[in-house]
Formats: sequence, structure tokens, C-alpha cells
Amino acid sequence: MNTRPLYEEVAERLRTQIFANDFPPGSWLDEQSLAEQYGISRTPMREAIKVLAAEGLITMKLRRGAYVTEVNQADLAQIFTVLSLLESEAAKTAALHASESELNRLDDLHLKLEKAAADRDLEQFFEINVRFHDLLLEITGNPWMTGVIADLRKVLKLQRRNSLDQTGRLQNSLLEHRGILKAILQRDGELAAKAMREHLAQGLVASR
Amino acid sequence: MNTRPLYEEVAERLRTQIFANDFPPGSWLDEQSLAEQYGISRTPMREAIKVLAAEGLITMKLRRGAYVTEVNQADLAQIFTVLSLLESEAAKTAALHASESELNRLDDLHLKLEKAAADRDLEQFFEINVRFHDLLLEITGNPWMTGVIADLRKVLKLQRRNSLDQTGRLQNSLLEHRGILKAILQRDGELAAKAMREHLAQGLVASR
DNA sequence: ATACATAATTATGGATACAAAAATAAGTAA
DNA sequence: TTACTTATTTTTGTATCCATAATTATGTAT
Repeated sequence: MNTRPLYEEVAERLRTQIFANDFPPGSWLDEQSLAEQYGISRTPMREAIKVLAAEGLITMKLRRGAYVTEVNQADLAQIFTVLSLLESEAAKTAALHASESELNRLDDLHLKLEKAAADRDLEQFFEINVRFHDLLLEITGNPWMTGVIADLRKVLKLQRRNSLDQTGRLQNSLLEHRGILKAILQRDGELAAKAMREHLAQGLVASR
Repeated sequence: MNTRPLYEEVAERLRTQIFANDFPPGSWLDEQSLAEQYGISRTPMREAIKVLAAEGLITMKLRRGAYVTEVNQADLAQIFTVLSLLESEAAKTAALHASESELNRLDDLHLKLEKAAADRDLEQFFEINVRFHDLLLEITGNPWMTGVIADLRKVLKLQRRNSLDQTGRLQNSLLEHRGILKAILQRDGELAAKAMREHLAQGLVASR
């Protein structure tokens, strides 16, 4: 009946709960009571936990179970370093290789971002923002790079400081995006990469 | 008694077997018979399989079990792209920030590489080669970057064409390493990055 | 003989059961 | 009371068991 294994659904559900801060970083995950809550047995729960552990969201301690990973400032900086390298390259590649229709899609998405910003719709802004970055990766066409970035972004999400609600961060973020898009539309790879690097650097600053 | 859970040991053992080509890419992993072989039950076997699946070594198909991942030429190119970005940055960072003692360790390791090359000891050359790259990462001091690279390198290992035994590849690889080390000792970050990029580009060429 | 339907087998996904290690509580001696 | 043992409880790790989907084998009709 179901189109995918239970442990995957459970993994997704647990991931969502962790991102929602139902289990703050450092908290112990009681697999027994979690399984009960979800109305399943421990087996798929344990498998799900292992999936999240591989993603870095959960840290396993020998003979003492699973804990939500705690990321410190150093981790954040290191993760942003990697993201910056990869995403700036993606921006560059997009600038150099995107088709006209792909450029249109980027432009289109950015327009929506502008609208969300004008409406001060944080939720919407955040979502479109993610989609913009995803589209750049799609254009780049490197699933392995995309996968690495996706994993690291998940870990970042543990640091649940929605940095966009800081004063002016939304406006600045919008400006940065404008810069990135402009560079890409101009087919200026280096500039696009630079703009992306600065965008992510600001992201790190905002997240502390 | 054992210092770590069974499923981890099993994961490592299975990984080793996969790298040894006991199960070529595409082959189906019979968890039942594997568990019997290892003298364990299916439960830890399944957990181990999920660990390798998360690493990308194994691909799960719904209701039809686990298969050794097949990497094609496009995958290789994409993986090398990511590795190149990250490792060239590591080389640059090492060039700019390594302590004197770290430089000595690099120099030391390279000397061993020269010796292995002179002895035409492929096994040894390969091992020292890996240790050299690992040392650069250690110097860079970004565990997240190191982790990403480690994962991608595992997937590369599936492509079990020991490219070093191609004519001249060992010699060329040695020359490239010499270039990287020289740039680092000169504290020339850009040059080190460039040398690393070229080294990895050659690695890709050699792997097809 | 070939195509189709149906039965038997096998393998996966999931639940339950059991053993052993930690953590916690209880009890005793100083 | 406080420190140190010892008992109890929890919880993890592993094994076994069961249900269902998928595959293969068997049988029948054309």
C-alpha cells in the first residue's frame, strides 16, 4: 500500500519535530516512547534514528542512545565555509551555463521574493529563498553537490535562530539576492560567485 | 565487552568487502545470507546496510532490498568537481596557516611518498597518498569539510579501477604532489589550490 | 508450445521477545 | 548524615517471529 518504507516516513517526521525544536539540541531521544507516540515498534524507529545520525542531526553515544546534535559557533563557521565554496561555484556555473528559460525561472522566483519581502511575509520569504538556492543547484546539475549542500543545510537548521527576523536582515538578504541574480543575468560568473560568498558570509554573521 | 555496537563493526566489514569488489556494483545484497555469513542476526545487518545506504555505497529499492551503488562517468565527474573545490581550498588554507611543525609533517610524509614511488610499491604509495590528503584536511581543521570529503571518497572507491597502475600515472601523481607540497612550503595559497585542482583533474582523467 | 492464471516460495518490512549494560534507588555501615 | 554497596529498574542491543509483497514455479486452457 504505502509507497515507501516506514522508517523513511518516521525519519522525516522526526526530522520535522527536531527542526520544530520539539527536541532541542542536546536532548535525549527516548526511542521507546517515541515509537509508542508514533504508534510503531522500535525497529523502524531505530532505523530512522540511524538515518538522521548519518545526516548529522543526531549523535549516537555508545550504550546510551541518541541525542540531538548540538552545533556550536565553530561548527557554524565551518559549515558556512563549505557551503560558501559549493554554492558560490553553483552560482558561477549557473551564470555561465543557464539556458534562457532557466534564467527566466530565476527571475520569476526572485520577483516572488521581492513580493514576499514587500509583504513582510517571513514564512514566504524563507521558502522562496530556499527555492532560489535550490534552483541554482538544479541548474548546476550536480546531484552530488546538491546532496552535500542539502545535508549541511539540515544541520544548520538545528541552529533554530530564524536569523531573518533580525532587524534589517530580511532587507539585506533581499539586496544580496538581487546582486546574485543580477550577476547571473549578466553572465558574470566571478561576480555571481562573489555575491554568493558575501551572501553566505552575512548568513553566518546573522546566525550568531 | 566490545567497545562499539555490532552494527558499526558489521558496516565496516561490509564496506571493506564492497571495496574489495566481493560485491561488484549493481549486485544484490542478500541480508539473510550475509547475516548468516557474519554469524549474526538480520537486525544489526539491516542497520549496517542503512548506514552504508546513507553513505551512498548502497542503494535501497523498495521491497527489493539493497544493491551496491553503481557510479557512472557522470557521477565521477560530479564528485571530482566537489572534491576539487573542497580539497583545493584545504590546500590553500594549509599553505596559509600551517604551523612549522605541520609543514615538517607534510614534508616528512612526502618523503615517504617519494620512497614508495622509487620502490614502485603501489600499495604503500596509495596509502601514503591518502595520508597526505588527510593531513592537509587535519591542518585545515574543518571537520565538516573532512566529513564531506570522506564520504565522497568512499563513493569513489566503488569505482575500483586502481588508476595508479596505469602507465605513468604513479610518476605523474608524484610530480603533482611535489607541486602541491612546494606551493604550500612557499606559503603560496593560490598556487597550492591550483596544483591541487590539477591533481584532482588528473585523477578524474585517470579513472576512466 | 505459448500465454495466462494460480499456487508455492522467498525476502523484505515490521513487531515482539530476550539479554546485558547503565542508571537509579535502596539499604547498610561508618 | 554521608559514603559505599547492593538491588532494582530502565534502556540499549540483539535475536526471533510474523505478515505481506514480490518472485518463481506449477498447472491449465487455447
